[in-house]
Amino acid sequence: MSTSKPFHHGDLRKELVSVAREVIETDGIDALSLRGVARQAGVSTAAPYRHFDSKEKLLAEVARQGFEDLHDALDRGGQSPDPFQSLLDQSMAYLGFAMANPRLYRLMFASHIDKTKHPDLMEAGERTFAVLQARFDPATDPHAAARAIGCWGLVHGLASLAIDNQLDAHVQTDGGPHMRAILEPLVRALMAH
Amino acid sequence: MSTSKPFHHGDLRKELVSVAREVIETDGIDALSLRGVARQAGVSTAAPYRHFDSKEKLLAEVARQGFEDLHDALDRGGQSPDPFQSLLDQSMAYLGFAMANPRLYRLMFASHIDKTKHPDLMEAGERTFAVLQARFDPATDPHAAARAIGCWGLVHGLASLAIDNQLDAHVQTDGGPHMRAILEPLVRALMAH
DNA sequence: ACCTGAACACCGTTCAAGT
DNA sequence: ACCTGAACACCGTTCAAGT
Repeated sequence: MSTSKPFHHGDLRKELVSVAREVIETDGIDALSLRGVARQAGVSTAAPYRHFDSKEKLLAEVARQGFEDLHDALDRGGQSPDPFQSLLDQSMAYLGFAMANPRLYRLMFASHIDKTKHPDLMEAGERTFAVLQARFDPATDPHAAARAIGCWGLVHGLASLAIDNQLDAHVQTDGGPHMRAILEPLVRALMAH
Repeated sequence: MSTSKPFHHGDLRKELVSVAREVIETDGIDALSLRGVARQAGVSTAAPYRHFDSKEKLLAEVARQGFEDLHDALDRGGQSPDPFQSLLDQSMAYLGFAMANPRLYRLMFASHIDKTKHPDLMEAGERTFAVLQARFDPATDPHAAARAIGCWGLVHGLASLAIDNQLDAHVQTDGGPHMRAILEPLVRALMAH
């Protein structure tokens, strides 16, 4: 009883982020309360405020980590020597991450968080986009910027629709061949000329 | 004092929806409380429950009306005789609606609402998608379904990114020529063969 | 049939006080 | 330096009671 509790060995901040991420992926963001997170971490209601200015700051940190994970997934997904195949694989990796972490992905693009108020989060998002951006070379392609944005919009849109079960009636959303068939002609167009 | 209040002539339901939509577009969805809506409508805290089972039901009705408006915007946007031009115009109309009603558009695709629990909302969403779907004829094109979904994903993704100010650093998001330049090659690919 | 008042079980956030 | 206890001003939802 007199010994300190086993978790958060002086690292309550880390513990809060970890609990929050778990709650989000399990029960959804609307089910997450800062008080509940504190409860699960075994601390008082006010304790989180020693580490985060607000609930939003905690959510922003969870989202930031999400972008880092997505960034890694994209890196791993684009290794084919064939540029077209590589971008297609990378797009599928993007969709795979979103579908494997639907509520985290939603949070990363959620309205709850004003990105301009969280520079770390914004930077993580930019770094992730940069992976797609690197696929298009402005030196040899005058439309490189437009293509990169088109690519991001496409995969983000399909990911969002799939996550929200908006496609259930129209397509097999388990990341299987149907999704690839949807992407193929569009990714090809992005690589044309 | 003995005469009834001027608004909601027995139509509190309509008044609640109208107030809710206003609050959402003005202050954002996180700022909307059912108690606040009741207050603005001049009724008691419990009154909305005579017309909606829950806050979520009210939000679902606002979202449903949003889909009807988007549906109309798409209808008006696709009148050109040239099929390619028509689909491009329609895509721009989609983006225009989202950017003119950002918080409403977010609500329409928000995680706050489980669409499977609100058949009216789901149906309105399907009817809107059907406008895009009608652009592709399964009788003459074996990939009609895939193209329609690709098109929806593309415009939805670009709309979402634009709304969340994710594109500010990379593109002019006022619906001007830049957005059109992004869409053009992809819409062309959707119409190919 | 439609609305109110009061209550219940929650929130996010603050702040003096403890160690 | 880090955490607690108690408080403030809110929530969504329910339910007996009023007209």
